[in-house]
Amino acid sequence: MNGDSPIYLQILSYIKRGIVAGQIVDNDELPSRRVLSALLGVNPNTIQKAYRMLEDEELISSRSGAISYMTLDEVKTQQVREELMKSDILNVLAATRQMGISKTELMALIEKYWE
Amino acid sequence: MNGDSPIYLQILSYIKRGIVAGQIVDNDELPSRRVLSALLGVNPNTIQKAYRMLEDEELISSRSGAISYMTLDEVKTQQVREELMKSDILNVLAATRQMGISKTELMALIEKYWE
Amino acid sequence: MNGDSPIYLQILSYIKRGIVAGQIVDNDELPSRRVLSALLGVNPNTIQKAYRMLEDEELISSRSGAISYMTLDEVKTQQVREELMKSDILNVLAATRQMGISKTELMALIEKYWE
Amino acid sequence: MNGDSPIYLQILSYIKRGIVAGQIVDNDELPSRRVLSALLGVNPNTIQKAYRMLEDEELISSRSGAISYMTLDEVKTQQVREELMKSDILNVLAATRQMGISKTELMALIEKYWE
DNA sequence: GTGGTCTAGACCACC
DNA sequence: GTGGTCTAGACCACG
Repeated sequence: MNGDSPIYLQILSYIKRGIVAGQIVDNDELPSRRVLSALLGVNPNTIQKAYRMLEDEELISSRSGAISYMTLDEVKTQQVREELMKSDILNVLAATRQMGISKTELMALIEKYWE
Repeated sequence: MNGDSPIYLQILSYIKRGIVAGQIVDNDELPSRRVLSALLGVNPNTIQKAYRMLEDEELISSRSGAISYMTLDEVKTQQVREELMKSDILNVLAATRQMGISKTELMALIEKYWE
Repeated sequence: MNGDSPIYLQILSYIKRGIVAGQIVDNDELPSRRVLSALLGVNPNTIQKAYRMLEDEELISSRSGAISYMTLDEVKTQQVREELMKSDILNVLAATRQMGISKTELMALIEKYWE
Repeated sequence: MNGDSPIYLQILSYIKRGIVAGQIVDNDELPSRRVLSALLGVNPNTIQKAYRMLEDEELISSRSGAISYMTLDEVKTQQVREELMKSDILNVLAATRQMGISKTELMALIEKYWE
């Protein structure tokens, strides 16, 4: 785990993208803090912070002593999808347009790097 | 100025994108710390940190007094362009592909949000 | 069971106060972990931790099976009594005196809240 | 700093008692996180947590980069006084009564330890 | 210098 | 084993 944005936000995004991709579905168990923290090489508390925010968005449900589960439905999933895509697209658009890159060139770059 | 990444990194990117866009060219004066700070509503110390990193990459040079100048050439500019574009494109590709979005859908989204 | 200090310490105090009060005497059986846990609404592990500390202070002894017995005598009981009372009194004295409350006012407050 | 209750709660109490005692008054500057943390030998974050709670109770006011000030008035001060005294008295009463100590003996103990 | 936030590790209570 | 909380240290942005 690295990058400019806080680790817990990266984890948050990663899980949300998994939801959108359909890799994570309703009632799935989440890996425990310890397991995921060992996997990613970060502190369990950092995982906990990400999980906590997912819980605040009611995408997961946690109880002390018990494992955490996804609590998804169609509506929530679609909301997450919209949120992520819009933010991704706007990011790349802002960046490339400030650099004076045309829509055509951007399309070409996507073609180039896609595979 | 806001967003997830540290402000001084955002400023760094902002200037680099200006270079790529050709808005900033060799020998241009940079706005003084004080002026840019007022412009962006950011603390001068934060501007200072960004300028310091540009200096470390030899993109600017502080001559006499407090004024800094761009020290660009073809090679550096091209390097920056490659660096930024590749990173932007790869970011959005990684994100959308993890979400299971097709190249076609991505193109459509860019069309939608371009204007 | 709640409050600022860890639950197992609260249980420890609770039992010690029972000893001082004479409600608990030498050779008394302690309720089993399971029973006390149900009584207090606390996890058996937490009870276990408190019992373990009583054992370390040699106030109880675990004989055959899961049942523990008090191993008290005059000296131990008196020690516990001194320890608890002194600590309680000093606590309230330190608190009220830092607040600038006079001995007289403190006495009045005790009268007020006693029943 | 030691004791069973969390350090940040101890600091919270300590400051509140200072308010009640009149040692801390409206508009007083608080020691900075670093200063107080060095003084008490705890982490600056622990101080911050206590300060944060005081801010939530609107007893102090903090702004990034600037020193923190007390924002007290008669009403708040009196509320804090009531809150602290009641809790102190009830604590000692619960403890001594569970031990079977009479009101008279409690009074005597207070006399004994007062000086 | 100040306060705010992120990351990290240890401990508590529950299952 | 699980999640929850407290303490700690480093870094960021501000004055």
